[in-house]
Amino acid sequence: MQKQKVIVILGQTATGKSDLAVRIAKKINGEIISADSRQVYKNLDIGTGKITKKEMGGVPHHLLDVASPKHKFTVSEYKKLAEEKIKEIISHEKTPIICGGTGLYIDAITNGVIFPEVPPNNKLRKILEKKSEIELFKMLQKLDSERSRTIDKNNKVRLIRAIEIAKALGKVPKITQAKSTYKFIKIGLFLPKDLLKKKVELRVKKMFDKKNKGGLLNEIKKLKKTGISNKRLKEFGFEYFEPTYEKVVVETLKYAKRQMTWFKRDKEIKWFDASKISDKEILDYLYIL
RNA sequence: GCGUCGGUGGUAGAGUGGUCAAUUACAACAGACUGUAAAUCUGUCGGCCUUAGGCCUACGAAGGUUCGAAUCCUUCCCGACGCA
Repeated sequence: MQKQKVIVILGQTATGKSDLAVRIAKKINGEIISADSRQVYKNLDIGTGKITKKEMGGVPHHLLDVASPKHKFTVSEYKKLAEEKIKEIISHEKTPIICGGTGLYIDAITNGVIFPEVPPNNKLRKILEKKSEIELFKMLQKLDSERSRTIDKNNKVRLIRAIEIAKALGKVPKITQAKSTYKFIKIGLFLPKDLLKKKVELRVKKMFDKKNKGGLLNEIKKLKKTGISNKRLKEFGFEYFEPTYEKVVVETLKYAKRQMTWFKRDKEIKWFDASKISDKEILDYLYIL
């Protein structure tokens, strides 16, 4: 039996992934599953560049607004939900289109990585955060010497997570991958540097525009009112912590680079220059496969 | 016009006779990823030579002092402030 096709549209931020996904979905009877680590949260709209109802053009979108900003959403939750959605969409005889820029989330689905089921332990994290990298490394060494050998000793976030997993499960399990039952067709969008910069500037300008639902600063104010701490806001990324126009532009461009560093490793991605591409070319490519 | 302070690498800003191609931060470039991912972390960052190392060009400009100058002196140019 032929494997069911799942289309994946990924790439740098501000390259027009969402728009393309909607147009493709209309042509091939698809539904869209977002792959964005922040758009899963309710009330993070302007800063995350979340698609609006109008822009969806009637195409169903999934995995947007599925979590409260107070809750720490994780990849493994994402994977579970996304896999359910894929199944559901296929059972309705439609084509799932995964669309987003969070490389880790995309890989979680398309590479079948199985994550240990250890939810964040905020109490433990709070204690560990006070320790130095060296102390944390020594702790991990005692708990799980194998993991300590490959971990980045300077990366506090990872050290804490590794300790968290090791404490819960005895040790950090070896990463395992399951063969997927789907055939993923990965389409990557990128923009030449100068064009990307222009697009980002435009987008950020809009973010700060008060006519855009009160603007980003208003969105942050509202989040604070619901009890979101500054620390939590920081975790939502640079748009949410003391943002200025200049800072958001620079940080967005840096982020776009990190995205490419991640995506470059995946040789299955077929890349298209978003400034030159026509929908027809992409549809042709999809039919070939 | 007089006086004071200042002009340092893409930017900000240390250094104030040798250990200075110049602390640091930011930007830039490259990369990592056991999963908090728009997060977090690493490397490079004047040019040339394959690394150790070496050579060249550089701290506003031109001269000078000195074995040796980003650092001291002179003149000039530019900026800020004060007095006119």
